[in-house]
Amino acid sequence: MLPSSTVENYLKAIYLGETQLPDDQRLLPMGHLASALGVAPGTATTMVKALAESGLVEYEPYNGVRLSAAGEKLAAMVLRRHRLIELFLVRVMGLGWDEVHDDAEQLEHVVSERLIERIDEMLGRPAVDPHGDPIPTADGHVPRHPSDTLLTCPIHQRVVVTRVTDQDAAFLRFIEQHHLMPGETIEVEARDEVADSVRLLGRDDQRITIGMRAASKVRVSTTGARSRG
Amino acid sequence: MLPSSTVENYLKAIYLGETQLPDDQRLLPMGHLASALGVAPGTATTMVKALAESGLVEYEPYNGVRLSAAGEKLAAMVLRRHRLIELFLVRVMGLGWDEVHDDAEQLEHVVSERLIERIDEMLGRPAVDPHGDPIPTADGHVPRHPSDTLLTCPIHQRVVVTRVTDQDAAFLRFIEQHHLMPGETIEVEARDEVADSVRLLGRDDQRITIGMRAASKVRVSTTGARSRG
DNA sequence: GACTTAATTTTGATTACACAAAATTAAACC
DNA sequence: GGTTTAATTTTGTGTAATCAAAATTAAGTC
Repeated sequence: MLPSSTVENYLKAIYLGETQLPDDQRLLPMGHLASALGVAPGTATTMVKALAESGLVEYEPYNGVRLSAAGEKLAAMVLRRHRLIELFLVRVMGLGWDEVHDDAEQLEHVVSERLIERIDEMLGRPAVDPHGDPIPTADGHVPRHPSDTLLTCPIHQRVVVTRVTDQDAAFLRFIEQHHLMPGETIEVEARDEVADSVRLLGRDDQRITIGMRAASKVRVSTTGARSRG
Repeated sequence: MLPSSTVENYLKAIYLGETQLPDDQRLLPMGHLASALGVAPGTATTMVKALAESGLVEYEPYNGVRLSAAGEKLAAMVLRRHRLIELFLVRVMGLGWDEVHDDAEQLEHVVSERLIERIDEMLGRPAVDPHGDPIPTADGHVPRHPSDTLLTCPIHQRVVVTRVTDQDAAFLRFIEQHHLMPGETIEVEARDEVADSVRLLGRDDQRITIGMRAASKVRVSTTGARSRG
């Protein structure tokens, strides 16, 4: 039986929840899952037990849930569809990167394999979506390269933005407006723990200070950044 | 409250069912509706009563159902989305006209108003889909021009195919292969009631004989057809 | 007008998903 | 170790959509 939209959403949420958990002890608490999905805790419990029955997750009562191999494969396919669709909507349909998430959220559950293949081909088998999130391949492999955030990267050194890990439209517009989108070269000038802030030197030597919570959502790479001319 | 996919499918089925009913006494029997949707008769009854509650249809027990003004508007919007998507998949995504129906059937329930508007614009506000079916406008108006079929059009006279009213992939491929797609100019050479057949003269003077049931699915226009050179 | 037939409606269950609120468990504290 | 607290699970309900099968209605026949 093919998975319902609801099942796909649970698997996706578990996958995404796991990834932002401290490494390799990835067991997602039910509360996290429930609030990520916007459902009552009891609902998540019931559903997860059903998913465990179907072999898509491993469930440890009172501890949490993790994806099985089968569940991870399925989650990767949902994410693949989601991210290909987002990129398609931006590149081909000309929508803004801040306004494609909700459409993709719906479309990911109904596009056929044929159509997704067509989109993938049309986009030239892209590796990342407009936010820099990696696009799983058709065989379920997700390219993983560990990266810094603006909180962890070296200071006084040019870095390239690789990924913006927040789908909030207002935040994305802010990022776009200040030239912090994937591909941009920037530099961390200073971090102030007490002020909870990070000062950045961006394009055209524009300076901007953002909060640490925001900074943690911008991932960067130290390689490939040209030193300043 | 916005209508579920199921509700949209019921309204669409009622709309389509009504149109192929003898004019103006359009009251769709429950049995027709149930089999069009592939559900048990009782299911259709229950659902239609609920639709009547919401004011989307008028329901006459034991007689049938028809759309209310509100229901017709909604059905037109579903059809608009469906047909724009079909045309988009053919023109932009390069899929065959015989393989887009199922995708459109799913996508029609989830595409946002914004995305549909984008598609409509991108296609140049088209009037018909790949099968020649009229695309309702954004305000709910459905352009209706009465037309003949290959069963009713004048004989020995050039006509232009305007519409193919069957979504079956095999049938569509047959139509394509024999150059009977919308836009083609053809001519009815003979009809034989007893043999249940219609003989056509097509492109390059190719002759082909098809059954009356198939002929009834090909709609044509007598205007705009050039006389033979 | 009674009888048969075909279509339709009603009835009783089922599945998937959700919530609220009560009950339980695990962890944390003194 | 007993007690509070927070997270989790259970329990009882509700809604949307479906089916199968029984009951009913409308229509046609003799």
